[in-house]
Amino acid sequence: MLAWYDAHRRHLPWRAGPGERADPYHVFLSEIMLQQTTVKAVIPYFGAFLARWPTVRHLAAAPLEEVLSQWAGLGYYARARNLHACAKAVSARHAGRFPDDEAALLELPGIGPYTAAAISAIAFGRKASPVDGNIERVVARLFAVAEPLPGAKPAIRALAAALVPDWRPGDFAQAMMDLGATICTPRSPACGICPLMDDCAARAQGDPARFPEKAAKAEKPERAGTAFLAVRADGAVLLRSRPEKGLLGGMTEVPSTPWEPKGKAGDALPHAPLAAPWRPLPGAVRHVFTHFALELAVWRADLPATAAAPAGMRFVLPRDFDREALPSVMRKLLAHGRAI
DNA sequence: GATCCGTGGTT
DNA sequence: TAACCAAGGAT
Repeated sequence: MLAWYDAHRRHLPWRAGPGERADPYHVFLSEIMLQQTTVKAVIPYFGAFLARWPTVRHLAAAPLEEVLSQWAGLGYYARARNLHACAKAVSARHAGRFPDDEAALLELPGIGPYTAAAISAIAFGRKASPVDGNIERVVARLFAVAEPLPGAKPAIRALAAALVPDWRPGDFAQAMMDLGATICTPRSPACGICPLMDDCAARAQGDPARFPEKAAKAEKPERAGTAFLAVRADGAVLLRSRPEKGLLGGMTEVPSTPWEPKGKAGDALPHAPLAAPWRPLPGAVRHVFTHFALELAVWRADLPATAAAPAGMRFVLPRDFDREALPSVMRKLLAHGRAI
């Protein structure tokens, strides 16, 4: 496994060269960003964060709003809040140095079992067994685990932990993840060039892609709402901040009705942020979240440049949008209303 | 244990 | 194209 890794090592911005040990802050930052997120999406964000905040102390000293706006577009925004909280905790409780053992890492916000094990192994060379979706799949195939996920998780974790070598545990973890990302892929795995082909029970059975088995999942409900796009004569758009917790917590939004299950929505106008000649725009904005799909109708009103923002809201010029924590659904909405 | 939390790419 | 998926964590 390690020989294969050394021969096929991928260069990633947060990965140390052969024989070198990665910077714990770099490992931390990349591991948080990589949670449920592809390498391709993370790379530009990782570079931007590191350029803006070169050390964990710089990140800890940054205002939360700046961290959120820098994170905008990457998704799962609670990660950005926890990233910032974690940087502050490391600076305050650990003198700006990440702890090297899993138990201490687990105490930090945003760091769960996977990330604690990953940082411990990759940044500090400690024997730990991070199990992500890749390793879960590789191990399920290697041992042809018949039990479906998520019930099989404990068994898979135990099997994975038993494989970890005393020597280079961090490289072993990265090797298993690379294997899952490039060879032992979810569909049509390239078993013919796999370094584990001779040991793989799933391959021996003839249908490796069948693993891991998964329980049936519930279908995605539909929600709908109406967004109110108030545009001033100078181009400024009426925006507000969402509540700190929950969906898109703390992010910037265009005022709208509540997002109700489709068919249960009442009149939209009573939810308008201000009195204005609202007119519906043609079409709608559709956006799919993890656990529901959203369809937003858009009503627009054009206001004089002197219009004042209601309490708790603000008019923002398009050239200042980059300083706002605008999630993708809101950028989509602004584009639909020709406000960008 | 189940649910909530984004987004973009692939098939 | 609709479904699936990606280096998970918090509650």
